Amino acid sequence: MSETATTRATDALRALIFKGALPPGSDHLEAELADRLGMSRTPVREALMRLEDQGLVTLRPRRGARIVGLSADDMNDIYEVLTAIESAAAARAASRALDAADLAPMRRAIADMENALAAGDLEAWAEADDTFHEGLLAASGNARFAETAARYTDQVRRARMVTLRLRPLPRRSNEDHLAVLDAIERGDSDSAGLLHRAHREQARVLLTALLREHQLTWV
Amino acid sequence: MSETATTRATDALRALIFKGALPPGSDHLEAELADRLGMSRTPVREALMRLEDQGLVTLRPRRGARIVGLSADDMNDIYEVLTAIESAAAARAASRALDAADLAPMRRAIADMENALAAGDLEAWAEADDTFHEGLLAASGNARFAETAARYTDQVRRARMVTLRLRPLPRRSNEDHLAVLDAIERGDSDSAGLLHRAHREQARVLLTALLREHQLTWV
DNA sequence: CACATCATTAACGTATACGTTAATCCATGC
DNA sequence: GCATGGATTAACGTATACGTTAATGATGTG
Repeated sequence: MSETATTRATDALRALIFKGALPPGSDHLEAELADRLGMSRTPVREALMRLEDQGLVTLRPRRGARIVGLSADDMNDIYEVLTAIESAAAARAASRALDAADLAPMRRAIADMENALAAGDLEAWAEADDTFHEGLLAASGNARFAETAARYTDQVRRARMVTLRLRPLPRRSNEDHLAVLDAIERGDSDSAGLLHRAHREQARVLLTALLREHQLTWV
Repeated sequence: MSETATTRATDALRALIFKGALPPGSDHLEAELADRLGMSRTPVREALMRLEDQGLVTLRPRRGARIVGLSADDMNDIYEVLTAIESAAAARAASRALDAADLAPMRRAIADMENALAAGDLEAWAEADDTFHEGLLAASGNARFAETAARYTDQVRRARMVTLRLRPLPRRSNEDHLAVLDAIERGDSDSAGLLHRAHREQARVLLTALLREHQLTWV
């Protein structure tokens, strides 16, 4: 496909950011990054603009691209948006008369979370959790929900690198997921929306408290 | 401030798109636009990338930048996202114990809409309507709500160029606005959210029907 | 006449060049 | 000692150059 230097730069920089190799709050000059990625400034510049639009960096002329950090307050705001989007998606999914086959990915994700929890594999749990939420957004049938949520799940994923091991085991979480899925399957739009909202709000309270406790002013 | 060619290009292209000078569905080469704006390809390219992230164009290598069009289905999806964001914003605003002074911009916008309606000035009404919705998002205290909504209000505004004169006079609309504002002022979070949701859903049904009737496959 | 193959070309992606300007440093004056 | 102003410099914004490649049309073949 179109394996342009700009896409390679975007992917590489995203990976570096998520790995923590470019830590939140750090500054990076275009030329420096270009060197590091073995290309000229042009594609790096374009990649940085895209990343700025994705909310991962802020461009500060002559001071470099700053990797954005996340305060507990930021995370709170982000969760609120995500909650609004996803619970609307859940309600809409419920109104679409989906059958078991359509919801299979979500059901499988729930099973994967169970297994991961039993095995004590937090990374696997997190991945399955992502899959569930992606499935929910897809089930809504409105691609713009997924598009909009993506920007914020990026940030949540970044924060989770830190919080995953600090938080209590997500036992209760899967009951929520099941309840949401059942509401969707039986076409109960209001319940699906409300249940999912409650689910996300719990996560919001839990995680922002965690970030605050540990003084994690950024991830 | 920083009046760079890229920002000038972005603003100019946005203006051309909203004016209809670059009609939905039309294709435009980088070099052509650069000529038209009296600059080199570089800043135009950067502007186009930003506009792509804003959902106003899609970049198709060697075929130019295509101005995105809006079908009735697109508008439906867009309204759903907007509804989710704004009603969450309304609910949050209600929970913040804002006083009359904080809500003054919204109240003024409502008055402006009344006056505009009485004067039969639809453009003024639309502008005041925007102001109300912006005020609502600002009142939420979560800047990310406004940020997220902006992308979609752009599209609604584009569609409105066409629908404004086709739709019935927005008489009922202002009652909704007042009810939402009152719910926010008395701190009734649930009502604020539900009322605003109902308000936006009415608009969604009305406008998508309008677009469908008139076979406006794009704006 | 349909279709495949090849040549042409023009739009793009990327590198590079260069002028502008904001940040930094140092000298000077208060 | 601190502030002010000017010189220095380096990062950026923009223009331009250039190789690559997809789209287009021509040519040949079944």
